[in-house]
Amino acid sequence: MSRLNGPARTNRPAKLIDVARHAGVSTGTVSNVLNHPDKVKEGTSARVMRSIEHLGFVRDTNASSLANGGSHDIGLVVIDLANSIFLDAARGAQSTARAAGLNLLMAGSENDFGVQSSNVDSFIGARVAGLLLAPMQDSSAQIQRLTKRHVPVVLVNYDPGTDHACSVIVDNDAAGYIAARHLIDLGRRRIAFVSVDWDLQPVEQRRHGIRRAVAETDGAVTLEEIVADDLEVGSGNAIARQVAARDAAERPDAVVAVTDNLAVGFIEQAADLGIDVPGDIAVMGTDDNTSAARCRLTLTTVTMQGRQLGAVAMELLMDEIRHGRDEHRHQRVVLTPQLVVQQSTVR
Amino acid sequence: MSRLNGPARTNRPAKLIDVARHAGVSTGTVSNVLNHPDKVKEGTSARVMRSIEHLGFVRDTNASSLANGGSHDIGLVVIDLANSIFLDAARGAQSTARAAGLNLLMAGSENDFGVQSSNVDSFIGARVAGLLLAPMQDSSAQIQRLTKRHVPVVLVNYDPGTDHACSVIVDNDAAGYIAARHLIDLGRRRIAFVSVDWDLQPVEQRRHGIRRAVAETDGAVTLEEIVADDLEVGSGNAIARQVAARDAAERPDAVVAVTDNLAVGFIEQAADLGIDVPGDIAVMGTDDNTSAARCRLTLTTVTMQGRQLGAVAMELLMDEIRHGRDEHRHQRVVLTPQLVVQQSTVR
DNA sequence: CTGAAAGCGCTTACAG
DNA sequence: CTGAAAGCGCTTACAG
Repeated sequence: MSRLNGPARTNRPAKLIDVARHAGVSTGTVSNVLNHPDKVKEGTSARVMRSIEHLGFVRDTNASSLANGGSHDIGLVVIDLANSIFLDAARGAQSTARAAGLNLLMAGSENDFGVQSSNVDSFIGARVAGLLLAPMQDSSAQIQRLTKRHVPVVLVNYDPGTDHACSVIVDNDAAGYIAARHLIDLGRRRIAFVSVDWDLQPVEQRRHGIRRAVAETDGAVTLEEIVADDLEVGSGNAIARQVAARDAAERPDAVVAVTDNLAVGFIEQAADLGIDVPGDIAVMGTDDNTSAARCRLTLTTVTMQGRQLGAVAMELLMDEIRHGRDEHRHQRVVLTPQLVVQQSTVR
Repeated sequence: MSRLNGPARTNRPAKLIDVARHAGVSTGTVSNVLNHPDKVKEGTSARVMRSIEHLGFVRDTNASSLANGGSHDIGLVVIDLANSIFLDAARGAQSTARAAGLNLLMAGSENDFGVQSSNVDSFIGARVAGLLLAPMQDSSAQIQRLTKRHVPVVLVNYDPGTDHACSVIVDNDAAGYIAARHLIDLGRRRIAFVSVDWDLQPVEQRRHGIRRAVAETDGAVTLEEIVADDLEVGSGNAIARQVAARDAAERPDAVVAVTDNLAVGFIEQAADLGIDVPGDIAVMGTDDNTSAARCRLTLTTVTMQGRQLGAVAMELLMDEIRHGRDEHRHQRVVLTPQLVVQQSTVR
């Protein structure tokens, strides 16, 4: 079998021009069957597709993006995947994106603001069509870099406090309110709020909601604030030891921990020190972290609507991409959290 | 202030040539300070850096990858992020990659083999430097597509059964053995293995390990296999109802569920039906899924070394990328799982 | 409906 | 150490 003037069949991946030659058409036509199928006659199109298949051609998206000034990918930058709310949001965004035929690329930031920033830049470098950003702290510098470059961005689970970008958040104030209300309705009168004194938006807002619920009781219920070293199980243990060391009369009869992990830590240690949960102290978390540590009781908490968070954010982003920044109006969508009652507050 | 012949300062993102003009050098030099700093004199380099900073230049990685035939990114395709072993692996891979200065892009596959395949293709299209693939079933077609194109690939948590690629797996046979051994050591004599009859590698292997442990007892211990509809909590509930319906003497005194979610479902339902766990029946999972549903007891399980899985896989991949396919020898790394004893087997 | 040609923004030999 | 020029693999007007 002679191969007169075709290139020797090396192992080199097929390029678009190889497909064109194989199908006996020009590269423009191959590109058209890929990008504008309606511009190509059916027969030609079929022939080209067969060549693509035959040669195992996979288009170089770098060249493609370069040639038409931007990729069709969407980036998702998440501050940390360990917290299940972000993970759920990622999954919600993923399935919404795919349903719309978009490719979602995720980058985790290992809980490091600097890494987050570099992830944002790397997506800028890739000229993504849009970006979903799920931060834990003020990221306006990064948002500015994006908008300057006309990269649509939607904030996930963080209120940017400006109208320069869309955002989808859960009502953390309501989460706090719902939590405190639940304990008050159960007849608890001495609530302790366990959190940290870092400047984290969700913490501030949940605290505010809890205070609001307590204030409504006109002094019938007292609120104590306990500051933990961090948001993890170990700090929950420490707080439990601190509480157990007090006279029984000085102890709270309910604990709202700002994270489920803190709540779990409290419960495990309290049990070991002879405190009955929920008998002596009802305990709950407020972040519905399904990745939280294991616990001897199921934990009452407040759902954070993770999947919906991601799905709605992706929809807002797609709207902005489609309509362009001029016709698009930025929105701020607020989702309402829901109470989940479990064994740690109700026997 | 006159701007004689510079381009009007539009909102257009700065390109490399803008940086070059601003710094008064050629584009080649700018490229060199970015890619080969040693080739550029210190003063020039500093000047260029200042221009980059000043103009907010972010290099177009599409153009960059196109020009030098491949990106520096690494892709990670995970069949599903809901299972914490994959999530942990992703985090392990991420931090190892970053430590080495590599950018890791993740794509989730929503538990859909077709989506997985398209994720692999999209990373091929992006000309990534290498790929980490965490599948649940035979993916040799995808692996072949990758190796044909000289894209290094490392399998995560799946044994490809060939030596065409590196892989990192946990010893699932050992996981099964350890689980059964634990129950036998506790004095249990009638073990039930709850799993599915799908063709999933980890399931087969864990079953094999369990059988091995039981066989070693020379008939002192019996093994019953129970087939669930799927791997989730609801099926665990159903199995518990089925077991509870039997005469007490016909029930197993220990249950190994192939997933933690099945185990949790079993425990919750069994408790509601008056079966004491672990008194009447000791129950455990074997996949250390920290995202598993909440449970009234902490769950005995077998750790799957998720982070290490991802970290080791990334190291193998970097080795293959650095040394090229010729000097690189494919390896198969097997990690050993560990027993975690909790309340669901030991009171 | 199809083809030839210019151009996307970089990088890399190659000369100087 | 630096600059001018070719080329990476596509896409898109533009002519036919």
